[in-house]
Amino acid sequence: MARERKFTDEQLFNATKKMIINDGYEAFTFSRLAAVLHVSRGSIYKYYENKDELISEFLMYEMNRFLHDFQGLDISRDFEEQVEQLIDFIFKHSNIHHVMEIIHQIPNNTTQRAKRNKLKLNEYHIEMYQRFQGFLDIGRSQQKLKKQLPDGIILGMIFQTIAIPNHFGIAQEIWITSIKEIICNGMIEK
Amino acid sequence: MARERKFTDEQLFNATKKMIINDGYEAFTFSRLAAVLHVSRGSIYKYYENKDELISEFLMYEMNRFLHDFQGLDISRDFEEQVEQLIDFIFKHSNIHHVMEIIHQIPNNTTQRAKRNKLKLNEYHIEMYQRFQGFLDIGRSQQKLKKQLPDGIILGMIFQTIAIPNHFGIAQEIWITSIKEIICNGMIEK
DNA sequence: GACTAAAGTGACACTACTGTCACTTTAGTC
DNA sequence: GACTAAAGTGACAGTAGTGTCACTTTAGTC
Repeated sequence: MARERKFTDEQLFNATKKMIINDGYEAFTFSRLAAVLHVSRGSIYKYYENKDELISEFLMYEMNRFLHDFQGLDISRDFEEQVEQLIDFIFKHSNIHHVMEIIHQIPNNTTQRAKRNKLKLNEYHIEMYQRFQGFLDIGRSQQKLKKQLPDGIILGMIFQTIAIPNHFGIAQEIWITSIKEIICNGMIEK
Repeated sequence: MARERKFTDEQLFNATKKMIINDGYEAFTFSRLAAVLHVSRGSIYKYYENKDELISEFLMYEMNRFLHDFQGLDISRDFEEQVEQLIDFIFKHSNIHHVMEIIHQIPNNTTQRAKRNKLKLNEYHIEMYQRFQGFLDIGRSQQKLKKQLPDGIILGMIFQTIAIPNHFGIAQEIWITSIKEIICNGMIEK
């Protein structure tokens, strides 16, 4: 009953992701996006009232994918194995960290839809932390984690590792193994 | 022989810093800066041809201060004490990390002066890494560091810790102590 | 008190983006 | 093949920034 679309949501979100990761939030414009998708600017406005709204929808899309993958993680094993698994998982989704920081760049004086998405994204963010929390609880119950270390720091530390810039081009495998080693047992020789 | 200036370099750099840290590189404009300094836009153009040039000068200023403070560090002691000292130092200068990332946002199609500053800043960045390297060398020579861990990862890890977001408002002292503990000895109970 | 030179101003032309809307195109319906 | 409704277009007005420059202001010099 209607004309065929020239671009899918997925194409739009992929183009958005590339643009934001390469050049940052501010460098993302409807003009540039339209050019990449080979359509006119006006057609994008058919679906999103403005940039904030589009980006908030993009973030929802990314977060949903992340949480869905997270469901698939096996959490029935030994704690050390789980740490392994968790860090591997985070590295596989290394961009999520970068992507989620964009939430804060969406201004508050924007459309209802964007505001609603912002709230929803904050809920998701908390949900994500709660899942990680569950993981920590297992470690605590197995007496595997140092008691004096607050959960927030352990979680923050694990999460932050994915953002360490690899200035010296160290091989992926050594990189991940080394980070696991430091987080679990530290850098000091015993 | 000339009229009195309405703003010092220091005032200008402080205003620049605030603006960039609060709202990011793109949100920084000559218009807003001029408003903060209570001068006209034109007067800033007397000193800087454009935004890239101004920001590159600002980064030089920050980096110089950082390296100067770094000189003051005592590197004659025991390795564990030095790690302590180093992490405290990094936390004291926690903004330098955020500030230095801005280098990459300065485009290449800009003025000679800005390009020269960009090169100089990259040299400084390497210099900074070399100083940290010296610190690692001591640890290596005292056999205190695990042999299999590449220097780049240890340095990256230490540096990255300052960017961990403190979502749960953990007290500064506990925060720093915990991070030292994880980096040195890990989170797993022995 | 005239002169100088740096400091500062504000109007001008230019650019790149935003959001809108009357219009055109097109796949499917009757 | 006329009709419909969603998809897409491109011209328009508006906004917020950039870089320039002839001009004004002012502290110090002679």
